[in-house]
Amino acid sequence: LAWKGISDAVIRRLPVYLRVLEEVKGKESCISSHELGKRAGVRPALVRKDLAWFGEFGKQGVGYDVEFLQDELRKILNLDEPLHMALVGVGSLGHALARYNWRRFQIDPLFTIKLVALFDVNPGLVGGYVDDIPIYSVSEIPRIVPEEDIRLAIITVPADAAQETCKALVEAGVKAILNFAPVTLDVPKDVQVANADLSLELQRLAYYIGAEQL
Amino acid sequence: LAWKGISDAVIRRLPVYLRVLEEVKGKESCISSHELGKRAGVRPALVRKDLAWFGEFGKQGVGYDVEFLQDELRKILNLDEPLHMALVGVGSLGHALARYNWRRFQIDPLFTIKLVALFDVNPGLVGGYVDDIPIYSVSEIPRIVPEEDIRLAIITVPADAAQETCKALVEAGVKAILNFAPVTLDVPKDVQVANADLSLELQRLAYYIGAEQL
DNA sequence: TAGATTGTTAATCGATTAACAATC
DNA sequence: TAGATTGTTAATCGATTAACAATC
Repeated sequence: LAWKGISDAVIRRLPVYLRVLEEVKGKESCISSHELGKRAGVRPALVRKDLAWFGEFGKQGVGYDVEFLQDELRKILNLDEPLHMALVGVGSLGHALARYNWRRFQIDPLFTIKLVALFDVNPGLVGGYVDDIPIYSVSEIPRIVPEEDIRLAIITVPADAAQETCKALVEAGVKAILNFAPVTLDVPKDVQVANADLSLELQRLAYYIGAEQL
Repeated sequence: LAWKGISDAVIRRLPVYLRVLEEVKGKESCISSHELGKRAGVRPALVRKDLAWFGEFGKQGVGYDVEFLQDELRKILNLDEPLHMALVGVGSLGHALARYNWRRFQIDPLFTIKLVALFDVNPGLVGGYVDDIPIYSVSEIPRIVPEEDIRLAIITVPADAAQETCKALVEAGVKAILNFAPVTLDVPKDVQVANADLSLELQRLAYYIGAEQL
């Protein structure tokens, strides 16, 4: 499903709400915007405004039904059915992330993002597996991505290979990319990139180690 | 050094400017806010406004001296001298990040964030090394952190150990934390946390794979 | 019913953009 | 000097917060 024109600031908070609902489920059947906000680190008014973009999920005087809201949020985020993902670049970081995500998918029944294919240029790796997941040659991207209905990808290749990797993925049909390479990727407007740039984050944090407190 | 009350939105852009300056250095000795902005993905007026918070670094009619601006930004971000970092949790992700950061420090002379200590609970790992970096027991945090003047830390422990790890680090003197555990850490106001929460990012991206284009 | 909490509107706050005088 | 570009002020834009009528 598709909701247009909703700010990314709103979208970023939805997975946090989802996490809170998962914690609360079983303990409480209903939750108020006050309680949900407190646990998510968001003001109650903002919780209500965020949810109101997508529909009327609450009951006045009562709050939100935990399981119902969880279902609705999962639908909104396309997490109500399995979503296939690829990872390109099986170096030490890629290898670690592959195991991390695979475990998560195995353990948590609500985590529907399934890593189904790994890609690398190294012929020594191609044909092998990480846990259950096969490693293909990057030249196989145009074939495997449509075949496996892969919509989401993680890039963990070196900086100088990131843009071409990105291009191949997008041409094969990938719609969203989590990029660990320290490069700003150039993508069409209908493709979403999230940058997980370790060194930018560390450099930002460095600013605060000197601050004498605001 | 410390500048108070400057928005985090501004601080986040400074490392991006720093990266652009590094790319341009050698090719050009001067850069305009227009060119710097174009490469950083930011409007020129915003580049000028961001820099103006910290001083007058440019020359009218000319632009900014690349090397001078780079030096100034590095001073502002506390990246003008080595900054010691620790990593807690030497699982597969921690191991990969340790290698990643260590390599970066070795290769790039301007990358001053040095990983000097690893910590884990596993007695089988304690006493060992990843590349050059020693692995200590987490019980050693109170001794090693002050001894090595560690100000910055990466947390890659399981979710249920993250808060206590965080507490130990903060009590030992750590001022900024990059947290990979899927937990909201509770810290004093003078400690800065950056969350690198893989599953929240993937869940956010999932929203966009369904969108029909805005 | 009385108390609680929603969804929504209006007010506030903060960040970005546009415009321009100052000046290299 | 003439052209270019800064630093800064005012205008705009967008996101958050406060308030409250509607209603469970």
